[in-house]
Amino acid sequence: MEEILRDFKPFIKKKGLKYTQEREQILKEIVSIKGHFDVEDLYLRFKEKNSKISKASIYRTLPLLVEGGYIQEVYRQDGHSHYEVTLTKTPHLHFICIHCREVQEITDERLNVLIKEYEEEREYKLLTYHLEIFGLCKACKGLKL
Amino acid sequence: MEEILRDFKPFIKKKGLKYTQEREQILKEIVSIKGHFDVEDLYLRFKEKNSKISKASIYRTLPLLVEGGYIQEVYRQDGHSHYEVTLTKTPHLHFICIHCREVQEITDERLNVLIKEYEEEREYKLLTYHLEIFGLCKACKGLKL
DNA sequence: ATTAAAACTGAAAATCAATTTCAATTAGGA
DNA sequence: TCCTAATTGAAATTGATTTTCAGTTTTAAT
Repeated sequence: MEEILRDFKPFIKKKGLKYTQEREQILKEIVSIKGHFDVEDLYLRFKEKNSKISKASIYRTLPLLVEGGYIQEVYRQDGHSHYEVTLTKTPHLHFICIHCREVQEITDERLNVLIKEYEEEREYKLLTYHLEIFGLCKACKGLKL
Repeated sequence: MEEILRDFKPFIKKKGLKYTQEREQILKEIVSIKGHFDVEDLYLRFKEKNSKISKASIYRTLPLLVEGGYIQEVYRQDGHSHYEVTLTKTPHLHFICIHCREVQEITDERLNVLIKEYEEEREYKLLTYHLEIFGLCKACKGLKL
């Protein structure tokens, strides 16, 4: 946590932006979340603690955090984006059941190796990536849709 | 093309839906598109040939085609989804430059192998998947953002 | 071939995530 | 401290997608 905030201020300054309380609060709150979250989740958390951070600020800050590599947009469900903290360098794959909407995470270092390879081959600057697998989970597979 | 349509009717019927002209036309048109498309692209194609298929029908049909494995939602850009025909079993990875918005395709059989492995391990029924890699392309990497 | 019920369609209205506007506030260098 | 540009919250706007609904079409059963 401390290390993340220590890194965040220079990141913001280097971009010529201002280090505001709102930006810091948003990052702090996000780091304290285990698992996935969306804009509504974040907004409600602030509301509960009587912090009046607006959705506009959240929407404005999330892309910054993605760009800085602090969070990733991991999948899109019910018409909006879901994020998670980039804790490890291990990539997350998300298997999404189109019937029961369950989201399962799969982690596999081999994918990470592939992505790194693509990055070097094509001389990209990788910011983030996500792999979504859609289908029917074990439980829903037998049902007729 | 013929084979796809031959397969589509039973697919629709098995779901207890009706095989309508609109659904057939939409699938036919999509199969004739090389590369990516979005709802607007499709709509304009119908408009040009004086077919009065509505956007509502397109929006209603695309999820069916995804479910049937005929098309895939491959990435999301400018706030809306982009699709492509599932021609081969070779997965498409999309590298999206967040600066110039260029989309490059990478194909790699090794990823396909990984996905199949996950499917068998967890007893999923795979419908579709997509891997999006966000970052800066070779050309934009040097620019200060 | 008729018929009837249910599904489907186009057009318009509604929804809803995300972005933009704008006046007031705040950060941070001089 | 002062000044200016960046940022904020709230509200308005945008734009993709979904829903509504009255009229139309499909399809199974007569």
